[in-house]
Amino acid sequence: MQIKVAIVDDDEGIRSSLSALIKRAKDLKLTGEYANGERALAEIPKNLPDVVLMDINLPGMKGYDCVRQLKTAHPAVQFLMLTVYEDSDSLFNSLRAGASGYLLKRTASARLLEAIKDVFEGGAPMSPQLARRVVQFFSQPATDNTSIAKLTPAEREFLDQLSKGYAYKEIADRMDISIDTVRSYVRTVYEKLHVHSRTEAVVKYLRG
Amino acid sequence: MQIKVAIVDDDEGIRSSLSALIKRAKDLKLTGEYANGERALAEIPKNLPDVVLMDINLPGMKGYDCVRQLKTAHPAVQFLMLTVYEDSDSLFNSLRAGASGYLLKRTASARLLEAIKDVFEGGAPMSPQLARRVVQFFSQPATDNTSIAKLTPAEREFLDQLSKGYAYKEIADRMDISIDTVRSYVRTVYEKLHVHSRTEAVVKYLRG
DNA sequence: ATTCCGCTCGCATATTTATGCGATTGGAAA
DNA sequence: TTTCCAATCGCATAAATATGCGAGCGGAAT
Repeated sequence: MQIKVAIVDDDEGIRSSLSALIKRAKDLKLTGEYANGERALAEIPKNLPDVVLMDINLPGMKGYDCVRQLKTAHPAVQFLMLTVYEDSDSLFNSLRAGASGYLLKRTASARLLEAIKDVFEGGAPMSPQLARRVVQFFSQPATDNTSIAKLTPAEREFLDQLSKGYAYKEIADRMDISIDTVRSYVRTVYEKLHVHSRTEAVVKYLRG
Repeated sequence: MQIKVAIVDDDEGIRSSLSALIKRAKDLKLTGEYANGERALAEIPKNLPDVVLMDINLPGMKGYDCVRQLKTAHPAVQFLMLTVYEDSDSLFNSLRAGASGYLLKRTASARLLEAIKDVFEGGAPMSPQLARRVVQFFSQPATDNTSIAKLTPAEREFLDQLSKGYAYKEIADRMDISIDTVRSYVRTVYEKLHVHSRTEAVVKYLRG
């Protein structure tokens, strides 16, 4: 089965080289190419592709705004952003909008074809520099300041379970300890965090 | 120049097959292998590698807790997590701890060698399923937020108080209503959020 | 070797939370 | 105008949580 692909890019040259690339690939099928977001919004619903190659820097609406609207109406369609820019804002705006992949335009043709298959199969292809930026988003600024750092491994594990909403009995089962040991952890953890209720502990844990 | 690699895994078999793989690669050099997080914490600083292959499910401390400590002390070292588990918690805990890549253990050898070079060069290699999970993390506001949006103003105010850790009685005082009205809000809010405990409600509120 | 600490478990009890089944009022929508 | 619903309150009870006062064991540190 062929993967249906659509292209949204205002640059005629890029559009034609992309469409040529897709037409050459026997397991891909081009369903349409659009020069701007407005056209894409109007035309794509009439002939739904599996994957959309979307330029970020379109005249008029931004590529990610176009993605946001299309993705809401057609959640099954996958969006692969193509851009010359490496800036974080475009990246995170696109991800928030529902894009699944993000490649720089200088990506090699072979890699691009691979990426189209990746997104279609549920992956999230991304240029290495951009992937690292996403990963760094999560890494907290090495400040191990909080009182949570003073917890023992078992206590931290317990606190994590607490934050999931499990009852003491369930936590006991999951950690394979008795409910009285759970109660014991409640005491030591609350004391170390200076709290007196589950909610306070969980908030402190989730917020640092 | 060779990339210096260390291995942390409690499974002897996996350790030996990984070390054999690394020894065979001429542009990689094995600097050490450790059976648990505690050993890794003690030994790795004595002979710093460029990249550490870290198992998540270690006896004793979790792999990501080990990463957190080592990364804090040695920010230049890159960590590549290897695990059999695909669960989100391990993934996000690892990323928060400072890991740069995350692969499933069933990853092909060739792909693993490639990934080691990727992290060393500033990339963030990740199994497709996991990459997608990271990407999806960003595109939640459009989906999950709906339940909280359905709350009435008074209910939202109440939920905010709940998340601050106040007891029902305290919330009643602050909102100048009776404790039974508070209980009433508990019911309606829990129903709208589809939860059955304070902790679940608060987590949903803070993460919305 | 002795002390400290992390981990484990038990019993008892006070307080808080969760939930069921109600009611009244005033304002907005039908 | 009748219906709906947010907001308020009440009583009752089961379940969960918070906390006090213990204990034993094994490993690490001094």
